[in-house]
Amino acid sequence: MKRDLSTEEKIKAAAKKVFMNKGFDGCSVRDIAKEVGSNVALLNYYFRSKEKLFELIFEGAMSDFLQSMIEVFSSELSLKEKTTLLIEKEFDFFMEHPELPMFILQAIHQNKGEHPMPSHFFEPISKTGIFQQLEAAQANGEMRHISLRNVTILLMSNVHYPFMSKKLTQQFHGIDETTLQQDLLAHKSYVKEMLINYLFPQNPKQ
Amino acid sequence: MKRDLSTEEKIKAAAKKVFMNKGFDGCSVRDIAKEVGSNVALLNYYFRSKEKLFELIFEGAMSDFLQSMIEVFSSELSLKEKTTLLIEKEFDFFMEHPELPMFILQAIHQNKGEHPMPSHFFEPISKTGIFQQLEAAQANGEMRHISLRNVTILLMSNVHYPFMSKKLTQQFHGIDETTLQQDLLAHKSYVKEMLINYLFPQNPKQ
DNA sequence: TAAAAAATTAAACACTTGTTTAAATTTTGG
DNA sequence: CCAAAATTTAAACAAGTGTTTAATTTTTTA
Repeated sequence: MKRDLSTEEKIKAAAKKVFMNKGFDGCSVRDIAKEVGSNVALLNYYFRSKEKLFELIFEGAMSDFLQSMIEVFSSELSLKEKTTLLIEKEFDFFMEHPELPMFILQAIHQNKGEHPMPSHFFEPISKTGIFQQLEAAQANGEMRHISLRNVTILLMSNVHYPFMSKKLTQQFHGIDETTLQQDLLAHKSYVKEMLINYLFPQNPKQ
Repeated sequence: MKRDLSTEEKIKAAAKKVFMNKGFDGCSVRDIAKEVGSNVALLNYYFRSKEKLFELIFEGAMSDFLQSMIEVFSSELSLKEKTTLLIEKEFDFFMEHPELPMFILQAIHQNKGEHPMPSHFFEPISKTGIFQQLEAAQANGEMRHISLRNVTILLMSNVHYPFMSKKLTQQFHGIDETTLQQDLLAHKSYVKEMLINYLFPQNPKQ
C-alpha cells in the first residue's frame, strides 16, 4: 500500500525541466518519459494527463515566483527597506532560477493550465498588510504617490525582464554567459539605487 | 506570369496573427489555413514549410521591434533627448502591438527560427553612431557611467516587460483592459522621469 | 480563344501526438 | 510464502501533425 514517491518525484523533476526548456506545446509526454528514463504510460499513471502534470508544475513555479514577495512583505521593516530587500532577494533567486519568469509569463500568456489567480495568489500578499503600509508611507510623504499597480509594474519590469531576455541580450551583444552574469549583478545595484531614489525621493513631490 | 500577391499577403497576415497568439508550437498549419480560409497545401505552395513561414514572420517582427531604435538613434539630438524620444516612441508602438515583445523573446528563448542576430541586427544600430555618442556623453559628465549593455537592459526592461506581463498584471490585480491601458500610460511617464533622472543626473557621479 | 502557366484543392503520406488497455513485474502485508 | 495490491511496461488507439502528390480550377498570354 505504501507507495514509493521517488518515481513520482523523478517525473515531476523531469517534467519541470522539460516544460521550462520547451514549454507545454514544445514538448511531448514522450520527451518527459525519456528524461525520466521510463515508459510514457507511467506519467498518466501518476498524473492523469499531460495537462494535469503541467498545472502541477505551474503551480509550484508560481509559488516559488511569489515566495520572496510574501517573505519580505511579512517582515517588520520600513517600506523603503522592504523594497531594497525585495529587489535583493528576487534577484538572487532568479540568478538561481533564470527560466522561471519566462515560464510563468508564457504559460499565462497562452493560457496553459488553469490559473486560479485572482484571490488565490492575491490574498496571501494582501494579508501581509503591504497595501496599508504603502498608503501610509505615501500619506507620510515618505514615498512618491504612485499606485500600487504601477509600483508593481516598475519592480517586476526591472527584476524579471533581465532574466527573460538573457538569450536576446547575449545574442544582441555577442557576449558569453559569464559576462552576462556580471551585467546582471551590475543591473541589480543600478535598479536598487534607481528605484529607491525614484520611489522614496529626498524631497517628495506632492 | 504576373502573380496576385493578395493571397500570399493574406497568408502572411494570418500566420502572423496565429503565431503571435499561440506560438510556433502552439498552432498547426491547419489553424493558419483556417484563418486564411483556404487549403493547407497553399501554405507550402507559397512558403516552403511551416518553419520557413515562421522565420519570415519572425524577421518582420524583429524588424518592427528594432525600428524605433534605429529611427531615434539616427536623429540629430542629444543623448538625453534621444532617450526620452526612444521611450516615447517604443511605448506608443507597443501600445499598438503589445504582443510583439513576448513573441520575439519567446521565439529566441526556444530557438524557433534561425536567428542571424549578431551582426545582422547589431550593425545597423552600430552605424547610427550611438555608441560613440554614449561614450562622449559619459566623458562629458553629461551621463552616468553605465555600460552600453546595462543601459540597454534598463531601457528594455521598463519598455518591454509591461506589455509582456499584461495578462499577469490583469489577473493579478483583477483589472480590465481599459484600466491596464491607463496604468501603462502612467508607467510611460514614470519611466521617462525615472530613467532620465538616473542616467542623466544633475550632479553626475564620478 | 486556345494553349500554357499559375493558383487552388482534395486526398493521401508517413509520422507524432496524448491516452488507454491489458499484460508483466515488483512490492506489500497477513 | 503467497495472494493481493501497486508499479511498470509494451502495444495499440484514434486523432492530429507537416508535407507531398496529383488533379482541378483559374488566370495569363500569345
